Amino acid sequence: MNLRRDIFQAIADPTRRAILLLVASQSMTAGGIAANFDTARPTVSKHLRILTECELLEQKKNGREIYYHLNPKKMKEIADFIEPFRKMWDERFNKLEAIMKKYKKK
Amino acid sequence: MNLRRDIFQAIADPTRRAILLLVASQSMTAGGIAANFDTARPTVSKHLRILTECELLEQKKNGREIYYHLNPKKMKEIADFIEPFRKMWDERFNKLEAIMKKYKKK
DNA sequence: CATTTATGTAGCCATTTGCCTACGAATACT
DNA sequence: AGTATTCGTAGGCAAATGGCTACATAAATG
Repeated sequence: MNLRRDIFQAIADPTRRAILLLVASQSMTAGGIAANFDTARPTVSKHLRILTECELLEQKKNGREIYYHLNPKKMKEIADFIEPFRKMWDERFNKLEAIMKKYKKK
Repeated sequence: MNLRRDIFQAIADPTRRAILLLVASQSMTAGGIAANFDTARPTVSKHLRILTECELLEQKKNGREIYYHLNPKKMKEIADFIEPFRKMWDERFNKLEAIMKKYKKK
C-alpha cells in the first residue's frame, strides 16, 4: 500500500473520514482510535499512516504512546477545492461576502 | 468497475476533479469534455458515468449529444463534511459568523 | 531482567480502480 | 439508403487498495 498519497485519496475511505472526525476535537492514541473500529488494529494503523503521510494528521510521541491530532491547514486544502462551487448553492455565503466587503471598507 | 459509488470516492480521482471544475461554469458535451484530457474517450466516458451515478453531474440529452452539468446540491455534501473542521483554520469565518448573528438580531 | 503493553511493519490475498482497444446503438448528414 | 458522428458498453489487464495474520520494536512494569 504505497503511492498516490493525496488528501482526496485519503478522504475517499470511510474509515479514514471517521478517524478525522474522531480526532477533530481531541488528540488520541493509535490504540484509542483503533478501539473505535471493527477492523483489525494493524489495518487502522495503516490508515493512520496514510493520513499522516498526506499530513492530515500529525503525530506526537509520549513514551510508548503516539498521539494523533488533526492538521487544520491540510483540511483547508479540501475546502479550497469546493470553494469555487460554493456560490452555486450557498446564498447565505454570498450575503456574508457582501457584508464582509462593507466591513473591510470601514 | 462497479460498487462503492459515493461522492468522496468520485472526488478522489484527479481527472474527475478536473471534469467537475471544467463543467462548473457551463454544461458541456461528453466529447467536449473528453477533448480536454489525454486519456482515451471511453475512459473519460467512464468517469462521467461515475460522476453521474453519484449525482455530482446530470445529463441532458440533445439529439445525439449529451450535455453534462454540475449538481450543486451534491457538491454541497462535500462541503458539509469539512464544515465541522472549518472553525479550526478560518478565523475570518468566525468573524463573519459573529457579524451574521448581529445582522439577524436586527 | 523478563514480561506486558503500545505501535508499526512485512507479506499475502481478494477486490477495486483506471486505462485501453474493440464494438454496439442512436442520431445526423449527403 | 449509406455513411459519418457522438456516445456508451464489454472485456481484459496491470496496478492500487483495504484487510488480515504474523512478527518486530520500544517503552513501561513487576
